[in-house]
Amino acid sequence: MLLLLLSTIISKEGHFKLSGIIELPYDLVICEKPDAALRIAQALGSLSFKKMSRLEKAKRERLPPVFSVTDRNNQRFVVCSALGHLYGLVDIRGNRTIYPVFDVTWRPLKKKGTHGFKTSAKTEQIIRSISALSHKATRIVHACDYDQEGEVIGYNILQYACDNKYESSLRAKFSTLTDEEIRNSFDNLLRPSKGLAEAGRSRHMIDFIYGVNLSRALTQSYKVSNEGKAFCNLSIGRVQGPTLAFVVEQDIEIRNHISDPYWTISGEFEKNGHRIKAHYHKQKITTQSQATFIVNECTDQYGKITTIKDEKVGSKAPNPFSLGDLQSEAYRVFKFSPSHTLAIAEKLYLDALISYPRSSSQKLPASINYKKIILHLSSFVDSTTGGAVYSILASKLLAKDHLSPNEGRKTDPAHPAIYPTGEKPKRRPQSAEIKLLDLIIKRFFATFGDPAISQHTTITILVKDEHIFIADAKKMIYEGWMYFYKPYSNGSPLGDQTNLPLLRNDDILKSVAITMSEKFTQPPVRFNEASLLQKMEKEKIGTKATRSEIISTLFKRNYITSTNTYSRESIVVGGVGGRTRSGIEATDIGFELVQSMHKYIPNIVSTNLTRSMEEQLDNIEVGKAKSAAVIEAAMDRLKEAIVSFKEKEIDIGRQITEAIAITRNEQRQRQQITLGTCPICKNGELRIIKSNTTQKRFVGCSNYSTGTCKAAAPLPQKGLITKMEKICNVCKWPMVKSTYGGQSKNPWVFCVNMQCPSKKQQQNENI
DNA sequence: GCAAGGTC
Repeated sequence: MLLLLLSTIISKEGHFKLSGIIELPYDLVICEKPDAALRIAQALGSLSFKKMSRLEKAKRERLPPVFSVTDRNNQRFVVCSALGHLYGLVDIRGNRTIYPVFDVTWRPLKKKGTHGFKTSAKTEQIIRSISALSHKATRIVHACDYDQEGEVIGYNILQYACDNKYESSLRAKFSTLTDEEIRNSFDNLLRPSKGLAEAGRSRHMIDFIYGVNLSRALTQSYKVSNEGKAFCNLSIGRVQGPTLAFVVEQDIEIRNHISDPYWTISGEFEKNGHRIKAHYHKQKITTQSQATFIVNECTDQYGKITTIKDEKVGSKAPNPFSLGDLQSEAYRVFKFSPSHTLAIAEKLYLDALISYPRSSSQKLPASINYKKIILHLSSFVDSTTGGAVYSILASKLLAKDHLSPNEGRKTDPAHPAIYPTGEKPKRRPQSAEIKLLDLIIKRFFATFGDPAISQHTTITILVKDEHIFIADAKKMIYEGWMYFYKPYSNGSPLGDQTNLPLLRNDDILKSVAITMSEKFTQPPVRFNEASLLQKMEKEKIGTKATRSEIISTLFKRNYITSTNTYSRESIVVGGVGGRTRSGIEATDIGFELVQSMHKYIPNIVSTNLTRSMEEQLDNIEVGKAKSAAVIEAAMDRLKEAIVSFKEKEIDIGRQITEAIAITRNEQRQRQQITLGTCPICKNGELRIIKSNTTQKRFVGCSNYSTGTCKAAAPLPQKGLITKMEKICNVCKWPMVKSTYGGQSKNPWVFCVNMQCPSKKQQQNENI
């Protein structure tokens, strides 16, 4: 079998300089991404080491590679790749102040939003190269991911770059990119599914119609009511809307929560010098008098053991990571925000340390070769200590008779769950990357582990024939998978104690302390970024790849904010991405937007829009509905809403203006991070303030505005400033820590006072 | 400087 990586040098005219071999007949295979193209080429043919090195070159140039392979039936394939969507919807007029717009059309994507890796020129280049290859192809195989978006990506390329070849193309259908599935799909090529492509393209249209138009309406209303003198970028969409509404609704619930008191009762019993802790069988007692009554009844009494239950409880190994699982776990153990986790995972993926991270699968096919990966991991060496990091864990796993991961139910059309590849890092990873990689490796190990087993003992103590107390104990008796997942194992929550002394039925215990404590019912717990993402997953809005981005957008637009800019131990100022704070609350802007949208077009802040859209898309897919009719209906609904919105435009804009003013003011206050009492005037507070004029941060006294204290100090403008909970013992000014770039291991700790004698001393010493 | 959805 022959595999040849074609030179991907493309001349300015877009023609390939192909080696002579390309003159032979071939089928063109169009893939969604380079990674898939590589796998497909490998599955059809085979990849020699030499050609792999040429692939690296294509990677460096950031262009998708092109492979030529001959399969086992002597059929030649040229495998090429897109880079996700190459075409997107654009507003023909391109004037953002005009709405509603419906004149939209598919065009080569101008430029990629966030990371800037896909420039307009590059998109055009890829399109030209695929176009050139398609002209000479005998047949064209559409081999993008077998899902709705994949169908659209391939459809657009085949229609726009390959002269309307969609209908005549063939479709490869695979559910994961394993050799077997790929070969099987090429042995059984299907007709393309026009319905699916139509459904997907309609999805793009509907999202554009609602999202772009309503965002423009909001932005304009603000501008108009400020007579064109102010601008604020406002947005809303099918996913942003309901996600924001989740936060707003919860805020309202929290605001309206009325705390009710209740009482809990705990008891301590004694037998032969052993103390046994127990709790009253009713966990909540609603009146104080009843609680007092029980305490009085049971104090200095004897209780009899009526039942003893002993059971072994197993907890199965965790599932392999889907992206969502990884994001919530990284939040739980490291407090990484979901978008930060995705960003790190992408780096690890691009360094070939882990598999494709944007996967919703919880399955790991055996074809990835568990044993080989574990073997490779066992030789990982800690760069500072030189010790093997995973060798003990790996050898324990390798000693098992057979390896089979505890797979979860979720699947993905193109990828397995996230797993470590076993490749060694080629550069020194940053600390966050090391953390996430360690989590992924240990999770991978843990999925092969046995169930963990703990012993649960529950005894029932009856006092005065009426009052029941429960004493329970939990004890781990077999670690199983938890051994591999340390230090991330949750452990099983303990009972009242880890051990109960040997007790028997009918034993009599003396009650030595019966106490009650007053508690209050709590309002719902606020969302954090991880739980908000889980809520989106549960409500089935957004996708694995976009959810965290959409949450970030809500932050960026100042619709939502963290209730606490402080982490528990320290105050963190000016950090980028990274750690998230404790809870999320809606700002006034967020409230205002949900309220006005609720009035004019309630669908946009409800998951119903997604639900009904999906239903209609399903109908389009199977031919029960026409795409044009569905889109027209969406336009009609939007037009209606826009008419009533425009009538009230000034009013809405005013309300938003007010909300923006309040939110900005609150933010300004929030940005002033306190560092403790001012050492100069002794009654003001030193705070980290961002200057409104220079945008620079500095330390200033709160009495500055009253003119009574001029204490101030400059700060480094880059990196994280973290408050230390101590003051300088020379000058009594607060100490802070500055962390910049990858230097998290060697932060700079200093007192903020520039005039501090300790600094003079240091300077003198240096001289 | 607008959506949501792909991708490096």
